[in-house]
Amino acid sequence: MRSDCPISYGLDFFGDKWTLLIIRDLAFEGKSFYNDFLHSKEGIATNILSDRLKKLELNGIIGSRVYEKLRTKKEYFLTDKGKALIPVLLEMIIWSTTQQDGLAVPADFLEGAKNDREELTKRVLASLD
Amino acid sequence: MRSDCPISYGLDFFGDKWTLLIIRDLAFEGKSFYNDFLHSKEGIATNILSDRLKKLELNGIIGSRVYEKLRTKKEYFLTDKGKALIPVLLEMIIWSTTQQDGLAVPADFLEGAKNDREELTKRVLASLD
DNA sequence: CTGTATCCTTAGGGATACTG
DNA sequence: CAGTATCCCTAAGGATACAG
Repeated sequence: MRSDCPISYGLDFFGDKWTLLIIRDLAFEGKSFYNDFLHSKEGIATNILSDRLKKLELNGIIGSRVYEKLRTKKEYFLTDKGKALIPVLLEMIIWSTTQQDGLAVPADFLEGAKNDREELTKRVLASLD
Repeated sequence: MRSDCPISYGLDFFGDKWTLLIIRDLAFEGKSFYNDFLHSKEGIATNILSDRLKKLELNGIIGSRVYEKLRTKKEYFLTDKGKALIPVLLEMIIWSTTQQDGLAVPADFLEGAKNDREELTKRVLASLD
């Protein structure tokens, strides 16, 4: 921890180019498995993915369990601490799509509620159950 | 640009440990000058600060002008594109202070409106004029 | 498939000196 | 004071091979 500033505190967790993409996959893309994250379009490397999953779990932002339908696989999921990041991601999406044309909105449920942040968060959370 | 994902797009700008701290200084701390940023408590190095200021200006997130009262100094300010990042920063602050005790809230006007995001953004913007 | 490990290259960044 | 430049080291990350 570099300082007691909340921005700095957040950056200590996800101030890099990859961590939030994993959270995005979990929150918006319905992804739960190592292989899903690995094949996201940005092309994360295996060592980075491995490292970030470990750090995220260590920091209590994600959790993991054995996937019952296929017990060689592990299933990752957002903890409450991780779910609490959804509003941050939503604001990033809003900022980017406002600043730059041609970006893909991650999921359809974002349409039609662009200015209602609370409603957006609620919908994303509901989609996780 | 790694992909057309808005999250990834945002991370291309500020997916590092320092960029958003400069934005924070501009948005919440009333700082405008090189030396102010340099002496923020996280201790940014001169080469990094120089590099980030350049990139931020190149990307249209901040602007700069000669400081009229002392014409050897340059004054930095948030552009509209930069001001549009304030909701992102606010959500980061909310997330961090919710997850971790003992963090310092950057400015007093955040108190008393913790759950009214729109009001918070308005207050921060008003403080910039 | 789910990772780890290794090799190697580049980028990030600290320390410090230096210039206008 | 506002930066640039340099030196040097560490961290990040891509490619690939390998293990359970």
